[in-house]
Amino acid sequence: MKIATWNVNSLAVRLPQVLDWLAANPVDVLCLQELKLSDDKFPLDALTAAGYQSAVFGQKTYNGVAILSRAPARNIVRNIVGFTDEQSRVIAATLDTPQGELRVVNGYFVNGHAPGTDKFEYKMRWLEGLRNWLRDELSAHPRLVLVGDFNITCDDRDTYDAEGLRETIHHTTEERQHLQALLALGLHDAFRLFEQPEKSYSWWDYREMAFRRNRGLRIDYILVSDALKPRVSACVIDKLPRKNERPSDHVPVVAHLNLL
DNA sequence: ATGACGGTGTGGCACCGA
Repeated sequence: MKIATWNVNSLAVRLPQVLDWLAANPVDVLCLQELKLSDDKFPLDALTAAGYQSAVFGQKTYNGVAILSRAPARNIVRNIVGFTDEQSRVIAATLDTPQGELRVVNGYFVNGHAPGTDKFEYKMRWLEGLRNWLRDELSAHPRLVLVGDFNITCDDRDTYDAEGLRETIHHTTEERQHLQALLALGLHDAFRLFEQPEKSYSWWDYREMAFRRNRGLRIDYILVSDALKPRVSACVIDKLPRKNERPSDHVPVVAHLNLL
């Protein structure tokens, strides 16, 4: 089975691109972030017609996440249990696939603006809340994936300018320690389980021709639990949608799982 | 040093993202 994550930066604008991408890439699960629309505006019918069920946690203007899946979803949880949040950033669901259960946690991690700001403090508290909840989720669901827009570069390979951007947002030691603490719960970056091209990124600024110059960051991840790690056969970043007219600034990441 | 681009909501610009 194939699972993908994509920050679409407004599903209202990007729906045609999502439908085109699904037609060309018929994945079993697609996790979306930054829907930027309320639940009543979610394009349920178009995605149903494309063959996908939708578990949605929308929000007007900002944030918003959804899990699209061919298999039915149950035990849907919205936001982090034990962490009060005004913003719609997390949705989790158990999928009953033909190859058994899969717990999917989809997150739009806090941006954080800059170290020393209130937004950065919120990011740190949010990451701690996520970790505390995920510890329980992993105990209850050994076959778990945590995917989404993490808004953190894992290490210096994940940025176009490691020296120039050192200790700036998405590159700070504090953010990276939080990501390492998540991994220490028993999660693995599917992308790094395989040899990958150098300078592989999942996001490029809209400005300064950043995509053409490949000045990007890898901040969108698929993390798999210990139990799933030996079941991952590939993980790739699909840069093609960044060449579309009116593209999202992020592109999809896809992992192949050989479930039993 | 700053802003650059794009989306949203409001209203002719501000805020936010990464």
